[in-house]
Amino acid sequence: MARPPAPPLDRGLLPSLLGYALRRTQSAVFADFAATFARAGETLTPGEFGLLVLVERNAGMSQMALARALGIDRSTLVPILNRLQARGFLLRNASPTDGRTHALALTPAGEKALARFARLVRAHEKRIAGGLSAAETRALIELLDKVRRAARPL
Amino acid sequence: MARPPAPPLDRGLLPSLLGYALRRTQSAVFADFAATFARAGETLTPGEFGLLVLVERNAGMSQMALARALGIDRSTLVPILNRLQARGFLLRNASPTDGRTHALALTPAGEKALARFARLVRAHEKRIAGGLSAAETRALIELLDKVRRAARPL
DNA sequence: GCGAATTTGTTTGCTCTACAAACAATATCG
DNA sequence: CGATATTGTTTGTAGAGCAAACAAATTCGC
Repeated sequence: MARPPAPPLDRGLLPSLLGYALRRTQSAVFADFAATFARAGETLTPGEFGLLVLVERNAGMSQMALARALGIDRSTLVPILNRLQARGFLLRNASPTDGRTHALALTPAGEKALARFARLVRAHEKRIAGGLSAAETRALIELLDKVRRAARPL
Repeated sequence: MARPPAPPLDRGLLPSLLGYALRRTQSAVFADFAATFARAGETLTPGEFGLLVLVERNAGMSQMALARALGIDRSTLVPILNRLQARGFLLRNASPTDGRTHALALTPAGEKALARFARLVRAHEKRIAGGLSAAETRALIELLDKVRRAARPL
């Protein structure tokens, strides 16, 4: 034999841990997301998709509000916005009411791209939730939200 | 009012997306994991914990086998092992049968630390799964595994 | 058995996420 | 108006992750 047939791996207590299942599933889902977009010749991360949706649905919001909505630091947001702006998807408009903030908005190209992206995301979602009924999927999302609310920092 | 009472955020289709719920939950669970360890004066990531468990339960395994088990590239593993080795938790022993590979093993200090870590992980798990019954938790893990198997890269 | 192909661990280079601290510009509070 | 807050940015640090190249060791093919 070329390789000894791979000794069965002992994962100890890991398979009983919710956090472990979450981490592995998240990793696989991320890979599927990336593969879905790559096959369509597009480039986008799940985080960027979420950001674009938030800006589209809440046009004029500030970077601070967006950072809070995304749960990341405002300094982390800067290079991400730079990239999306460089791709022509969004603009940092001057706010008419507050000279410190930027009023974020999608460009027409950004809107068009987002529509394309949303179609890919739906296909991706359909695949990863493939084995589950619609009711099961909703139940899973509900359980995940319950876990998220229970896991508060502190 | 100091701040206009925070306009209700429109998340569009995001709340119906499994991937979105997964990402947010994973992020909150990670934060809870870090906070649990920080409060106990320990420093460890979920990935490092998983690595230590795998090495403990499969003493002598190679870096390639470990990287495959973790689903990461072997070059990604190197700095992680370096750090854990520098902390005195594990050793890269010479393999008696294959001069290319390292036989990974925990040190006695590593075993002791892992026992401590496992207690913290159980407390963390208890909190994040707090709102769920034992049966619900098992069901959730099962659903997550189903999603993970459905999300294959390509 | 010996040369060719493969495997393993490492290094280097690159990208991305993420936070903290400091800073200038602007708003707001007293 | 002066002191304090907030916002966006820059810089520094740390970590995860992949790809490509490389030396050492093993295995394959003949």
